Amino acid sequence: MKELHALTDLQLAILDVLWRRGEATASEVHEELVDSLGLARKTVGTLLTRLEKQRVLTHRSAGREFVYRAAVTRREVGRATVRNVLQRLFHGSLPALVNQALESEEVKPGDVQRVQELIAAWQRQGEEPEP
Amino acid sequence: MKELHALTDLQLAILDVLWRRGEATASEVHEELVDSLGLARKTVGTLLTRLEKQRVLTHRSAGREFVYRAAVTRREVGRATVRNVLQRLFHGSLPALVNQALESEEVKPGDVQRVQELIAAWQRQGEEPEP
DNA sequence: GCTGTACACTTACACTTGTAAGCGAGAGGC
DNA sequence: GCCTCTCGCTTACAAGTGTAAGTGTACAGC
Repeated sequence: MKELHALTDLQLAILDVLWRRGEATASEVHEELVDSLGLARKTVGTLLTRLEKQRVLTHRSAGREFVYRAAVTRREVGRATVRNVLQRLFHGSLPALVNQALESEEVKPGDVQRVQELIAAWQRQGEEPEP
Repeated sequence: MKELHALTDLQLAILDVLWRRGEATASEVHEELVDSLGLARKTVGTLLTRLEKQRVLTHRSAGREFVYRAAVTRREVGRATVRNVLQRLFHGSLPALVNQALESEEVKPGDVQRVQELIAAWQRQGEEPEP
């Protein structure tokens, strides 16, 4: 299995389609990506095959089509990726990462609120001694 | 210039040395990486040359050595990377990213505190009208 | 039953990356 | 003044990526 934190943008785009839909044929994936990325149908096929060889996804046959499905979860990839970014770029410092995130994006105010709640929840949960 | 969010682990490791030290010769970079990565001196040289061709770093001559220096800041790379991860993996949702980060690492309690302060500061600053 | 279409499979090709050895030139020691 | 050590520069090569065309095969419509 390829390192989950080293997936390329294109590979992630394909996985994203699969994650959102649960499963999809090559044509469906192509359809979703053609507008934004302008890839040929054949190209999408090649990408799917390669990702399957790397065990990032699987397929089942339905008639003569293949229906693809992600073999890794968004959570797993997210975890590996965040961990990697944290290490490589911020020396493991979560505050540094969050700070960067805050200034990297037009952050919606509601999001900041949500983050605060997350942190609060995490702190409460962390305070409790192990049962 | 190569896309700043698509630097490989190895490339980031080299940049990290340069960021920490300000500038360094090929030998110095090698010295810092050889223990953790076990690369040959020559390999480091190749990497440096390639990164320079991609305008990620520059050098000046000092005697017959080259002294390399990053041409991009940690902040720039961090920004591009975080933005990319946010988009590709979390559909732009900062809370989702933070949540993932919280469960991805053994987060130090002090770090959580710091994050909370950051958020609070960000909120205060956001509230104020432009002076 | 024949034909076109639409699949998956095979092959192609340029570019980047990881990894490093070979070569030629200059600096330092004797 | 010669030898060796150490630089950077050039070359190498396998693997992976982005991009896609060619090929064989099976189903759908006529």
